[in-house]
Amino acid sequence: MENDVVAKLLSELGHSTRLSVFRLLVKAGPNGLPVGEVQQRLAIAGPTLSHHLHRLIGVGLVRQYREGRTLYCVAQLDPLREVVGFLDRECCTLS
Amino acid sequence: MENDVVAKLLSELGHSTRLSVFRLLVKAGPNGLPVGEVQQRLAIAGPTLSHHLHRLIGVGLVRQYREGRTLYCVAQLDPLREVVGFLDRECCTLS
DNA sequence: CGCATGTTTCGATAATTGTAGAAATATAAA
DNA sequence: TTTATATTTCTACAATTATCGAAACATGCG
Repeated sequence: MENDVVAKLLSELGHSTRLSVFRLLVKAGPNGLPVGEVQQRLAIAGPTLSHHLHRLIGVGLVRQYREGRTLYCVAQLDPLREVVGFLDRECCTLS
Repeated sequence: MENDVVAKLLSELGHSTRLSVFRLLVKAGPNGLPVGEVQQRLAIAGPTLSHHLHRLIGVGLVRQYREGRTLYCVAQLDPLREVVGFLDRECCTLS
């Protein structure tokens, strides 16, 4: 794993609103949640949520799918699993 | 663990220079490295490194001790271990 | 079509962050 | 005590980020 890639993912997840969004989506399971429901549950303004969602999407932590007018968001675990594994291996034991 | 505490640590580690510094210190082991050596190895300007070191210190990821004129930096693993454990438990399996 | 709902883009603003030169501080050595 | 070395603080500036109202876009319904 590239240092910069790891840093980038950590910085995207390292924002309290984005971390809350991601955790909510993890809890929501494989179907995810509509944007509007995330917005309501976390009490964030629409444009603000949209901004954060796109940053999470940008590093592959979230995917979206549409059903009618409703856009669902689903947490993607693989990128975070890789980073957590990396940190565990490289940063959790002093050499 | 508080959401905000986790987010804060992730954001501090989520910067490529700081991540490099931390990884270097992890590799350096329990004695750590002098600030000057970190600076040289990563080719960073003094004030810039000092800034980043203090941010790492601020979230408990680094500690320093002095020996004569030389200030050593040592990686502190516990906070990261906690966060990695948290992420592993809360964010690596869809409910 | 015209309207309602869900979400995004635009645009502006405030706040935070990263960077590094110059000057200051700390410690030790000559 | 002068000088050298190690590091930080001060300061300023550029860049990025977070926020959200208003307007626009997307989709489906009557």
